[in-house]
Amino acid sequence: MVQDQLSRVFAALADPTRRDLVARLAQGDATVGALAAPYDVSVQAVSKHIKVLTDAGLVSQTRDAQRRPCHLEAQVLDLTTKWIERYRRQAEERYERLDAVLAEAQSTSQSTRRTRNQGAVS
Amino acid sequence: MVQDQLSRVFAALADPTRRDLVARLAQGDATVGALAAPYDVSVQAVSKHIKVLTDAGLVSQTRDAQRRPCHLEAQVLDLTTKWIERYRRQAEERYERLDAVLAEAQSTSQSTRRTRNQGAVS
DNA sequence: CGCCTTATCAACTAACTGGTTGACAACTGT
DNA sequence: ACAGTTGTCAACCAGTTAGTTGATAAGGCG
Repeated sequence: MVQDQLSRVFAALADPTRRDLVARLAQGDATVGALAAPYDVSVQAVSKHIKVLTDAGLVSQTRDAQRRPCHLEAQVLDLTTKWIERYRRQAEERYERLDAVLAEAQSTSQSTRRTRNQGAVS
Repeated sequence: MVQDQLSRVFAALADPTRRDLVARLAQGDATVGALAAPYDVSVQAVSKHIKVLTDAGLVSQTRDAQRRPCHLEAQVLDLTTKWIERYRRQAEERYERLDAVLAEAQSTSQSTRRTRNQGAVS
């Protein structure tokens, strides 16, 4: 898996089971066994999911006797929101500019010229 | 592909090429050919990526002669941020509560016995 | 009309994923 | 020291994915 962290985080969250694990870890740390209990899959399968999450940096594991309590590294979630917000905002701004241009074009073609950059239409 | 939209969106964004396509579409609509040009892969490969993005609802395509201009549906990005924010906030609140509890425990008694944590803490 | 451009479809391949089972490592507790 | 608990590793399998090439559809243009 030679991939950037952002890709690993998105990929990790693309699986419903793993999203569910994240949701449960948001409520508190838990051991692998406890996390696996509600699912109809082997503990090994859940262990693999946890590995994907840890490789993405979303989860860390400590040690408590035989147990490996899992802990959600919530700040890593921000990597994705930061990326997304950047482009969502960019697209939004572009729409506003486009709307302004359209409004401008309409006002000039229909009547006397108006000043630039009238407010954006919603 | 029998999967919920949230999974499809996360999976779509898990690929660096597709994230790059999204980034470029955030700056304006573009045809498949124009999108493919900068990459060292076939147009077909990019067309497939676009299909993944459209299946996730992130991109829509119209028709202009032979061309299929792609348009970013930026609001779909919010699906992911909404999901993430929910759990990031939940985890954050839990930390605040935990901090409060710890502060309380420290101020009242120094010899608090720690019980084993088998399942999820609530 | 034929030809070129643009994009998708179809079939194939190599790599990856998510699951399984079995072995075993790490540690507890009597 | 030994049995039991907890979790990971290894090997395997079936399904998916990201790429390829070749064929074809859809439409403008000389």
